[in-house]
Amino acid sequence: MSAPVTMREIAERAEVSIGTVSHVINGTAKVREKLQQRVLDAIRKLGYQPSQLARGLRRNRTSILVMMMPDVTNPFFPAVVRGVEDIAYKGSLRLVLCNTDNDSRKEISYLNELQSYRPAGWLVIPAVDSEIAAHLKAAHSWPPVVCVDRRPEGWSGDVVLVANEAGAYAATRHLLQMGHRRMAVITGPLHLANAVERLKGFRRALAQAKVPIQPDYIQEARFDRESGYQAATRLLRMIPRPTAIFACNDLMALGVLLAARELGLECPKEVSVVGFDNLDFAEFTAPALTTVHQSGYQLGTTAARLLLDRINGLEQPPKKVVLPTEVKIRNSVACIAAARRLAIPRQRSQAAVGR
Amino acid sequence: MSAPVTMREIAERAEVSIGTVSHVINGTAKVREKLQQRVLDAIRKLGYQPSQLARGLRRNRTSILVMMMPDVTNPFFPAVVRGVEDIAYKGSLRLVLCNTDNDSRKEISYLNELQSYRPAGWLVIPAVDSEIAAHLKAAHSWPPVVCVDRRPEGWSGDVVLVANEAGAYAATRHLLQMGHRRMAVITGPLHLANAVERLKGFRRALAQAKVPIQPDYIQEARFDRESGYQAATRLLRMIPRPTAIFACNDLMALGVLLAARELGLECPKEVSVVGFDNLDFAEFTAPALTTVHQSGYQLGTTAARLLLDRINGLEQPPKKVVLPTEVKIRNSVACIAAARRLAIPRQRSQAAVGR
DNA sequence: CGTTTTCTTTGAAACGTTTTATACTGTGCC
DNA sequence: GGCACAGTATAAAACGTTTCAAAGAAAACG
Repeated sequence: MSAPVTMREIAERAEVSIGTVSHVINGTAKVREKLQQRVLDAIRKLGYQPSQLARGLRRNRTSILVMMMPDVTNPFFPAVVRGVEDIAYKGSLRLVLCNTDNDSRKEISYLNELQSYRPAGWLVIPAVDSEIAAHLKAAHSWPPVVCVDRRPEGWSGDVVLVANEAGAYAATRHLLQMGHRRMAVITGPLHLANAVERLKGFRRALAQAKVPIQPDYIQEARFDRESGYQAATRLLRMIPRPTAIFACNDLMALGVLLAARELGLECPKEVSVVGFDNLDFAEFTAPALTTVHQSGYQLGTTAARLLLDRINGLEQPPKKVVLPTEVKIRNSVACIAAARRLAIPRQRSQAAVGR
Repeated sequence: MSAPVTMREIAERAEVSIGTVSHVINGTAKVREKLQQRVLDAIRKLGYQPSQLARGLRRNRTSILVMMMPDVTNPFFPAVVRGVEDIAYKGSLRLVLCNTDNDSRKEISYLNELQSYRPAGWLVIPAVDSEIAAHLKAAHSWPPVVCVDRRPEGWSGDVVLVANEAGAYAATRHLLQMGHRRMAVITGPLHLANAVERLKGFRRALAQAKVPIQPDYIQEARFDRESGYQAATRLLRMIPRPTAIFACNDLMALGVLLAARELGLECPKEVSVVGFDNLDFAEFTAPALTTVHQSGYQLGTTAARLLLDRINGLEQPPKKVVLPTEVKIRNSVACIAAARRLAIPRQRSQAAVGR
């Protein structure tokens, strides 16, 4: 028994036609109890595994689910993958993983090539300048696609996001409540919708509190530690120095912490820091990082569930799901001048925002 | 053009037989320049993508590569995945990712099921009690499999590992050189070959330096932060307290740092810590963690390269590749008593023996 | 007991490739 | 002009399923 056992062999052993075997396996037709048993026995005894290739070819669809993302190595993404895989596994779908490196050409090429495996669906964390929307608009008979974490330019399909604006708003709000007024922000690359949203939240909170913002207190960086470090270094040398920095993700917040340490500034006493993401390490930095929590795992499961629904034929207008964020208060924010604390306009008690 | 374009359409447009199209695509036979051109043009114009399913079915093998691992969420693994994917991509292979959760039954079931996609090869970071060796011994006509990071029970195929024993030895050695004598170790689960190896290295260094080791200074934990924290708490409450703790991975080392902080012990002044892995965060803990570096990315690329070689027909006895490690010295180890420092070779310090 | 009717089962045609054995084209040679 | 001989091109048979129309068998009916 070198070659894998096939349906024909099952049929022979069970003394039944191939079609019947198929029907037993898929429940596509009523089969007499007796034959059914014989087939099942044969399957068990020979250790039969249906060929996904043949089946996929015939039905023009497989049980594969493709997930594309910029880079697994980005510490926020593994949790997303895990969430997806958990749900996919339950739906007996298997995951193909692709790293696009934020290269929209690579993204498109993966899209075309893997489509020829006839996957059941696609889960995409779009590359920065993703052209996926335009590309798919042109294509017919495409399986369901759900975009995750970012909404690509022109995308009108399903999307699962995180409440970026609200999260940033809440974080900034927290800073205000702690008495800060000279606040700087280190944003992500501003051609990324995410980065823009977070900046918006920051601005809205300040505007609402009637706190002016100095233009050079807004520094654009690249969502990585190094650029965060550089931006922070610039910021911390300014006069007057900001009393607080809102870094739009934790990696950059880490950069801020490092820069402060290097410049001999004590956090939070001399400079307060807030991050965004709540990556694992945020709990263990010194000082522990106050940050906006978003759940990668939940992002993954939610997106995967939506995709499964679509695969199973859910017909509804495109959905936009926005997951809530929450400010995790730890030790990187100091309270400034108690007197000021009272000066905040109207208070909104809930830390959890978005929907 | 709703349905995907097929080879037959290319053939028609190029006024050529289907077989010829195939030959042009695969270079499996000489085709007159003129026809060749016509075919290529048709392919381009119609945007043809060969069906991987049909092709796979016919050739009994696809360009898929399956990678199984306990959990992408473990911070050491994403780098491995990335390494694998980079090499696979170059070899135009695509990656299917599975999380086994260290459940050998899940592992086997993935093995059977995904085999029916006729992958070109397998890359496996085995589950703790992996039965993969036994399972594959029974199977015929299986594509190449390379085990990564751990050698499963009974496995005699290719394997790519990291120099665990040597790394641990070097780390311990470093501790000895810094004058430490009362040294504790927090090991991983001792049914894991990795954990055993690291403990061995630790013991060898001590034995060589003729430094005795107190049995309860050896604590077994689960390679995660929480268990590391607990083990450290036990250790740090002992009398006499160890002056240094070698945690067999960084997650546990982090636990040690946390435990120390909680018990009001300053690291490294009152207790030195060494980790293993050199995860990203090791650089940013307070104090920065001295640890044994191993490169997940390199592990991935090396394993993938070996696998590709096998896929391309490399016929050689099973290979065992062991990647080097390196001690990254940072700030979590203090130097003890200068006088002692010279005493390293074979002096046995009474004070260190404890009671 | 023949005829319907209702269930089950089956044969055979797809699905889109690769690959082998065979057919076809010119050439060069006698 | 006939013949062997490359050199190319093609037809057709796989690969292992699903699925549909049609055949068979069993049950119900008159």
